[in-house]
Amino acid sequence: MDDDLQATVAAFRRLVTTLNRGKTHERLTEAAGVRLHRPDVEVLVTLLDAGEPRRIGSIAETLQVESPHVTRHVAALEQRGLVERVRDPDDGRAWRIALTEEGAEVAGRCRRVTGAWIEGALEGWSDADRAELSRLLGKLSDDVHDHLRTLKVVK
Amino acid sequence: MDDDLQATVAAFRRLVTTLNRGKTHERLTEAAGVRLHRPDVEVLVTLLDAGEPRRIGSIAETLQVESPHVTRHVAALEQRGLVERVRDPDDGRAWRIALTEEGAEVAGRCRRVTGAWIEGALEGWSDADRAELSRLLGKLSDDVHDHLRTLKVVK
DNA sequence: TATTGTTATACTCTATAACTATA
DNA sequence: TATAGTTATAGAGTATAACAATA
Repeated sequence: MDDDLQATVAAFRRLVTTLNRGKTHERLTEAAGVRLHRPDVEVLVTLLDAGEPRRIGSIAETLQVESPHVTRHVAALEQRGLVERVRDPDDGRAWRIALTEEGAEVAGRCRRVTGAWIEGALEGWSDADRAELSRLLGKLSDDVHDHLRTLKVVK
Repeated sequence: MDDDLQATVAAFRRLVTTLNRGKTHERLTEAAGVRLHRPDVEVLVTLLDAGEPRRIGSIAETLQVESPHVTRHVAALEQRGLVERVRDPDDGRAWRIALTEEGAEVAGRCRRVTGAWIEGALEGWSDADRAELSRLLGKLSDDVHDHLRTLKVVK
Protein backbone atom coordinates (compact mmCIF):
# COMPACT_ATOMS: atom_id res chain seq x y z
CA MET A 1 0.00 0.00 0.00
CA ASP A 2 1.61 3.26 -1.05
CA ASP A 3 1.83 6.42 0.98
CA ASP A 4 -0.89 8.34 -0.84
CA LEU A 5 -3.32 5.56 -0.19
CA GLN A 6 -2.33 5.22 3.44
CA ALA A 7 -2.81 8.95 3.88
CA THR A 8 -6.12 8.85 2.07
CA VAL A 9 -7.44 6.10 4.29
CA ALA A 10 -6.31 7.84 7.44
CA ALA A 11 -7.82 11.15 6.41
CA PHE A 12 -10.99 9.44 5.50
CA ARG A 13 -11.26 7.58 8.75
CA ARG A 14 -10.84 10.79 10.65
CA LEU A 15 -13.50 12.55 8.61
CA VAL A 16 -16.04 9.80 8.97
CA THR A 17 -15.36 9.59 12.68
CA THR A 18 -15.93 13.29 13.12
CA LEU A 19 -19.03 13.50 11.02
CA ASN A 20 -20.72 10.57 12.68
CA ARG A 21 -20.49 11.57 16.25
CA GLY A 22 -23.73 12.44 17.93
CA LYS A 23 -22.28 15.76 19.00
CA THR A 24 -21.77 16.90 15.44
CA HIS A 25 -25.38 16.15 14.67
CA GLU A 26 -26.46 17.87 17.84
CA ARG A 27 -24.54 21.00 16.93
CA LEU A 28 -25.85 21.16 13.40
CA THR A 29 -29.49 20.62 14.30
CA GLU A 30 -29.24 23.16 17.03
CA ALA A 31 -27.85 25.67 14.56
CA ALA A 32 -30.83 24.85 12.35
CA GLY A 33 -33.18 25.41 15.28
CA VAL A 34 -34.51 21.90 15.02
CA ARG A 35 -34.87 19.11 17.55
CA LEU A 36 -34.87 15.85 15.62
CA HIS A 37 -32.96 12.60 15.72
CA ARG A 38 -30.35 12.02 13.07
CA PRO A 39 -32.35 9.47 11.06
CA ASP A 40 -35.32 11.84 11.08
CA VAL A 41 -33.19 14.51 9.47
CA GLU A 42 -31.79 12.00 6.99
CA VAL A 43 -35.30 11.07 5.90
CA LEU A 44 -36.34 14.71 5.52
CA VAL A 45 -33.30 15.65 3.49
CA THR A 46 -33.64 12.57 1.33
CA LEU A 47 -37.17 13.63 0.48
CA LEU A 48 -36.09 17.18 -0.22
CA ASP A 49 -33.23 16.03 -2.45
CA ALA A 50 -35.58 13.74 -4.33
CA GLY A 51 -37.95 16.61 -4.98
CA GLU A 52 -40.97 14.38 -4.93
CA PRO A 53 -42.76 11.89 -2.66
CA ARG A 54 -40.92 8.61 -2.22
CA ARG A 55 -41.85 5.13 -1.05
CA ILE A 56 -40.70 3.72 2.26
CA GLY A 57 -38.63 1.10 0.46
CA SER A 58 -37.03 3.63 -1.80
CA ILE A 59 -36.04 5.83 1.13
CA ALA A 60 -34.59 2.79 2.88
CA GLU A 61 -32.56 1.95 -0.19
CA THR A 62 -31.13 5.44 -0.43
CA LEU A 63 -30.20 5.47 3.22
CA GLN A 64 -28.95 1.90 3.03
CA VAL A 65 -31.01 0.74 5.97
CA GLU A 66 -33.78 -1.81 6.41
CA SER A 67 -37.35 -0.68 5.97
CA PRO A 68 -38.58 -1.05 9.56
CA HIS A 69 -36.11 1.63 10.45
CA VAL A 70 -37.69 4.00 7.96
CA THR A 71 -41.19 3.04 9.06
CA ARG A 72 -40.38 4.08 12.57
CA HIS A 73 -38.94 7.45 11.71
CA VAL A 74 -41.61 8.27 9.18
CA ALA A 75 -44.16 7.61 11.91
CA ALA A 76 -42.38 10.08 14.18
CA LEU A 77 -42.17 12.69 11.44
CA GLU A 78 -45.81 12.23 10.60
CA GLN A 79 -46.79 12.81 14.21
CA ARG A 80 -44.88 16.06 14.16
CA GLY A 81 -46.58 17.12 10.97
CA LEU A 82 -43.42 17.18 8.89
CA VAL A 83 -44.44 14.48 6.41
CA GLU A 84 -47.68 12.94 5.29
CA ARG A 85 -48.43 9.58 3.75
CA VAL A 86 -50.64 8.87 0.80
CA ARG A 87 -51.53 5.48 -0.59
CA ASP A 88 -49.70 4.87 -3.81
CA PRO A 89 -52.30 5.20 -6.54
CA ASP A 90 -50.53 2.55 -8.60
CA ASP A 91 -49.97 -0.01 -5.87
CA GLY A 92 -52.30 -0.47 -2.94
CA ARG A 93 -49.60 -2.03 -0.80
CA ALA A 94 -47.33 0.95 -0.96
CA TRP A 95 -47.27 4.49 0.40
CA ARG A 96 -45.88 7.73 -0.90
CA ILE A 97 -44.20 9.82 1.78
CA ALA A 98 -44.42 13.53 1.08
CA LEU A 99 -42.98 16.54 2.85
CA THR A 100 -45.56 18.90 4.30
CA GLU A 101 -44.97 22.60 3.87
CA GLU A 102 -43.43 22.75 7.32
CA GLY A 103 -41.41 19.62 6.62
CA ALA A 104 -39.95 21.12 3.47
CA GLU A 105 -39.06 24.23 5.37
CA VAL A 106 -37.33 22.27 8.15
CA ALA A 107 -35.53 20.03 5.65
CA GLY A 108 -34.33 23.08 3.77
CA ARG A 109 -32.99 24.61 6.95
CA CYS A 110 -31.08 21.45 7.82
CA ARG A 111 -29.59 21.23 4.38
CA ARG A 112 -28.62 24.88 4.37
CA VAL A 113 -26.94 24.68 7.76
CA THR A 114 -24.88 21.70 6.69
CA GLY A 115 -23.92 23.43 3.47
CA ALA A 116 -23.03 26.64 5.24
CA TRP A 117 -20.96 24.76 7.74
CA ILE A 118 -18.98 22.92 5.12
CA GLU A 119 -18.63 26.16 3.22
CA GLY A 120 -17.09 27.57 6.36
CA ALA A 121 -14.68 24.68 6.57
CA LEU A 122 -13.64 25.36 2.98
CA GLU A 123 -13.01 29.02 3.59
CA GLY A 124 -9.67 29.92 2.12
CA TRP A 125 -9.77 27.16 -0.48
CA SER A 126 -9.12 28.22 -4.04
CA ASP A 127 -11.88 27.81 -6.58
CA ALA A 128 -9.75 25.23 -8.34
CA ASP A 129 -9.39 23.12 -5.23
CA ARG A 130 -13.10 23.31 -4.48
CA ALA A 131 -13.95 22.16 -7.96
CA GLU A 132 -11.40 19.37 -7.74
CA LEU A 133 -12.75 18.24 -4.39
CA SER A 134 -16.24 18.15 -5.77
CA ARG A 135 -15.16 16.17 -8.81
CA LEU A 136 -13.02 13.67 -6.92
CA LEU A 137 -15.52 13.10 -4.13
CA GLY A 138 -18.24 12.47 -6.65
CA LYS A 139 -16.08 9.98 -8.46
CA LEU A 140 -15.00 8.36 -5.21
CA SER A 141 -18.57 8.08 -4.01
CA ASP A 142 -19.60 6.31 -7.20
CA ASP A 143 -16.62 4.00 -7.24
CA VAL A 144 -16.91 3.07 -3.58
CA HIS A 145 -20.57 2.36 -4.06
CA ASP A 146 -19.88 0.11 -7.04
CA HIS A 147 -16.94 -1.56 -5.42
CA LEU A 148 -18.99 -2.47 -2.36
CA ARG A 149 -20.53 -5.33 -4.27
CA THR A 150 -17.18 -7.06 -4.49
CA LEU A 151 -17.28 -7.71 -0.76
CA LYS A 152 -19.53 -10.67 -0.35
CA VAL A 153 -21.15 -11.47 2.95
CA VAL A 154 -21.22 -15.15 3.83
CA LYS A 155 -24.01 -15.82 6.27
CA MET B 1 -24.77 27.64 -1.92
CA ASP B 2 -23.08 26.98 -5.25
CA ASP B 3 -23.34 23.82 -7.28
CA ASP B 4 -19.89 22.48 -6.50
CA LEU B 5 -20.61 22.73 -2.82
CA GLN B 6 -24.01 21.14 -3.12
CA ALA B 7 -22.48 18.27 -5.08
CA THR B 8 -19.68 17.92 -2.57
CA VAL B 9 -22.09 17.68 0.32
CA ALA B 10 -24.26 15.14 -1.47
CA ALA B 11 -21.30 12.97 -2.44
CA PHE B 12 -20.02 13.17 1.05
CA ARG B 13 -23.28 12.20 2.61
CA ARG B 14 -23.47 9.18 0.38
CA LEU B 15 -19.95 8.11 1.22
CA VAL B 16 -20.40 8.46 4.94
CA THR B 17 -23.69 6.60 4.76
CA THR B 18 -22.11 3.71 2.92
CA LEU B 19 -19.05 3.47 5.07
CA ASN B 20 -20.98 3.53 8.30
CA ARG B 21 -23.38 0.73 7.72
CA GLY B 22 -22.88 -2.33 9.83
CA LYS B 23 -22.76 -4.45 6.72
CA THR B 24 -19.68 -2.70 5.41
CA HIS B 25 -17.92 -3.38 8.66
CA GLU B 26 -19.11 -6.95 8.63
CA ARG B 27 -17.76 -7.49 5.15
CA LEU B 28 -14.39 -5.95 5.86
CA THR B 29 -13.80 -7.83 9.10
CA GLU B 30 -14.83 -11.04 7.50
CA ALA B 31 -12.32 -10.43 4.73
CA ALA B 32 -9.73 -9.87 7.43
CA GLY B 33 -10.71 -13.12 9.10
CA VAL B 34 -11.61 -11.35 12.32
CA ARG B 35 -14.71 -11.34 14.47
CA LEU B 36 -14.76 -8.08 16.36
CA HIS B 37 -17.17 -5.21 16.88
CA ARG B 38 -16.51 -2.01 15.04
CA PRO B 39 -15.32 -0.03 18.07
CA ASP B 40 -12.94 -2.88 18.94
CA VAL B 41 -11.35 -2.59 15.53
CA GLU B 42 -11.20 1.18 15.85
CA VAL B 43 -9.31 0.87 19.11
CA LEU B 44 -6.87 -1.65 17.67
CA VAL B 45 -6.14 0.40 14.57
CA THR B 46 -5.78 3.56 16.63
CA LEU B 47 -3.13 1.83 18.70
CA LEU B 48 -1.39 0.53 15.61
CA ASP B 49 -1.41 3.95 13.95
CA ALA B 50 -0.04 5.54 17.11
CA GLY B 51 2.82 3.07 17.17
CA GLU B 52 3.01 3.10 20.93
CA PRO B 53 0.84 2.42 23.99
CA ARG B 54 -1.84 5.03 24.61
CA ARG B 55 -3.97 6.08 27.54
CA ILE B 56 -7.67 5.40 27.70
CA GLY B 57 -8.40 9.09 27.58
CA SER B 58 -6.15 9.66 24.64
CA ILE B 59 -7.78 6.86 22.67
CA ALA B 60 -11.19 8.33 23.50
CA GLU B 61 -10.07 11.71 22.25
CA THR B 62 -8.84 10.30 18.97
CA LEU B 63 -12.05 8.39 18.43
CA GLN B 64 -14.10 11.33 19.65
CA VAL B 65 -16.05 9.27 22.13
CA GLU B 66 -16.42 9.35 25.91
CA SER B 67 -14.02 7.33 28.00
CA PRO B 68 -16.46 4.74 29.40
CA HIS B 69 -16.93 3.57 25.84
CA VAL B 70 -13.21 2.95 25.49
CA THR B 71 -13.02 1.28 28.90
CA ARG B 72 -15.61 -1.23 27.81
CA HIS B 73 -13.97 -2.15 24.54
CA VAL B 74 -10.49 -2.27 25.97
CA ALA B 75 -11.82 -4.72 28.54
CA ALA B 76 -13.16 -6.92 25.76
CA LEU B 77 -9.93 -6.73 23.80
CA GLU B 78 -7.94 -7.54 26.91
CA GLN B 79 -10.03 -10.64 27.53
CA ARG B 80 -9.26 -11.80 24.02
CA GLY B 81 -5.58 -11.23 24.52
CA LEU B 82 -5.30 -8.51 21.89
CA VAL B 83 -4.23 -5.70 24.21
CA GLU B 84 -2.71 -5.48 27.64
CA ARG B 85 -2.78 -2.72 30.22
CA VAL B 86 0.11 -1.41 32.22
CA ARG B 87 -0.02 1.22 34.93
CA ASP B 88 1.36 4.47 33.67
CA PRO B 89 4.75 4.83 35.38
CA ASP B 90 4.33 8.62 35.50
CA ASP B 91 0.76 8.75 36.77
CA GLY B 92 -0.71 6.15 39.07
CA ARG B 93 -4.27 7.00 38.02
CA ALA B 94 -3.69 6.19 34.38
CA TRP B 95 -3.10 3.11 32.26
CA ARG B 96 -1.15 2.52 29.10
CA ILE B 97 -2.95 0.26 26.66
CA ALA B 98 -0.56 -1.74 24.49
CA LEU B 99 -1.14 -4.12 21.60
CA THR B 100 -0.03 -7.68 22.27
CA GLU B 101 1.80 -9.48 19.49
CA GLU B 102 -1.45 -11.05 18.36
CA GLY B 103 -3.25 -7.74 18.68
CA ALA B 104 -0.74 -6.03 16.44
CA GLU B 105 -1.12 -8.79 13.92
CA VAL B 106 -4.91 -8.52 13.92
CA ALA B 107 -4.81 -4.73 13.73
CA GLY B 108 -2.42 -4.93 10.81
CA ARG B 109 -4.72 -7.31 8.99
CA CYS B 110 -7.71 -5.00 9.47
CA ARG B 111 -5.78 -2.01 8.26
CA ARG B 112 -4.46 -3.88 5.24
CA VAL B 113 -7.89 -5.15 4.24
CA THR B 114 -9.34 -1.66 4.38
CA GLY B 115 -6.44 -0.29 2.37
CA ALA B 116 -6.69 -3.04 -0.21
CA TRP B 117 -10.38 -2.50 -0.52
CA ILE B 118 -10.08 1.21 -1.11
CA GLU B 119 -7.24 0.52 -3.51
CA GLY B 120 -9.67 -1.65 -5.42
CA ALA B 121 -12.22 1.14 -5.50
CA LEU B 122 -9.57 3.41 -6.94
CA GLU B 123 -8.61 1.02 -9.68
CA GLY B 124 -8.52 2.90 -12.94
CA TRP B 125 -7.72 6.20 -11.30
CA SER B 126 -4.75 8.06 -12.68
CA ASP B 127 -1.76 8.66 -10.43
CA ALA B 128 -2.49 12.37 -10.60
CA ASP B 129 -6.06 11.91 -9.36
CA ARG B 130 -4.95 9.64 -6.55
CA ALA B 131 -2.41 12.16 -5.40
CA GLU B 132 -4.97 14.95 -5.62
CA LEU B 133 -7.52 12.94 -3.65
CA SER B 134 -4.98 12.28 -0.95
CA ARG B 135 -3.98 15.91 -0.77
CA LEU B 136 -7.53 17.29 -0.76
CA LEU B 137 -8.89 14.77 1.71
CA GLY B 138 -6.03 15.47 4.07
CA LYS B 139 -6.71 19.17 3.85
CA LEU B 140 -10.43 18.67 4.22
CA SER B 141 -9.97 16.46 7.24
CA ASP B 142 -7.84 19.08 8.96
CA ASP B 143 -10.13 21.95 8.08
CA VAL B 144 -13.30 20.13 9.10
CA HIS B 145 -11.70 19.18 12.37
CA ASP B 146 -10.68 22.76 13.07
CA HIS B 147 -13.96 24.18 11.93
CA LEU B 148 -15.89 21.91 14.27
CA ARG B 149 -15.03 24.18 17.15
CA THR B 150 -17.06 26.96 15.62
CA LEU B 151 -20.24 25.01 16.32
CA LYS B 152 -20.91 25.58 19.97
CA VAL B 153 -23.19 23.30 21.93
CA VAL B 154 -25.50 25.07 24.32
CA LYS B 155 -26.62 22.66 27.01
C1' DT C 1 -9.69 20.15 44.53
C1' DA C 2 -8.85 18.39 39.77
C1' DT C 3 -8.07 14.47 36.97
C1' DT C 4 -7.99 9.35 35.30
C1' DG C 5 -10.59 5.89 34.84
C1' DT C 6 -14.68 2.52 36.11
C1' DT C 7 -19.46 1.06 37.05
C1' DA C 8 -24.23 1.56 36.30
C1' DT C 9 -27.69 3.03 33.51
C1' DA C 10 -30.22 4.65 29.69
C1' DC C 11 -30.91 6.36 25.10
C1' DT C 12 -30.15 6.07 20.05
C1' DC C 13 -29.43 3.51 15.88
C1' DT C 14 -30.18 -0.46 13.29
C1' DA C 15 -31.15 -5.34 12.10
C1' DT C 16 -33.93 -9.74 12.05
C1' DA C 17 -38.12 -12.30 12.36
C1' DA C 18 -42.85 -12.82 12.16
C1' DC C 19 -46.80 -10.83 10.44
C1' DT C 20 -50.69 -8.32 7.35
C1' DA C 21 -52.38 -6.89 3.15
C1' DT C 22 -52.26 -6.33 -1.59
C1' DA C 23 -50.46 -8.00 -6.34
C1' DT D 1 -46.46 -17.00 -4.39
C1' DA D 2 -44.07 -12.53 -4.21
C1' DT D 3 -43.87 -7.85 -2.63
C1' DA D 4 -44.68 -3.40 0.45
C1' DG D 5 -44.92 -2.26 4.67
C1' DT D 6 -45.60 -2.91 9.97
C1' DT D 7 -44.95 -4.74 14.68
C1' DA D 8 -42.09 -6.80 18.00
C1' DT D 9 -37.82 -7.65 19.67
C1' DA D 10 -32.99 -7.65 20.32
C1' DG D 11 -28.31 -6.17 19.78
C1' DA D 12 -24.74 -2.71 18.86
C1' DG D 13 -22.99 1.98 19.70
C1' DT D 14 -22.63 5.75 22.63
C1' DA D 15 -23.59 9.17 26.38
C1' DT D 16 -24.44 10.76 31.23
C1' DA D 17 -24.11 10.34 36.13
C1' DA D 18 -22.14 8.73 40.19
C1' DC D 19 -18.19 6.97 41.95
C1' DA D 20 -13.09 5.52 43.38
C1' DA D 21 -8.37 6.44 43.41
C1' DT D 22 -4.52 9.20 42.70
C1' DA D 23 -2.39 13.90 41.86
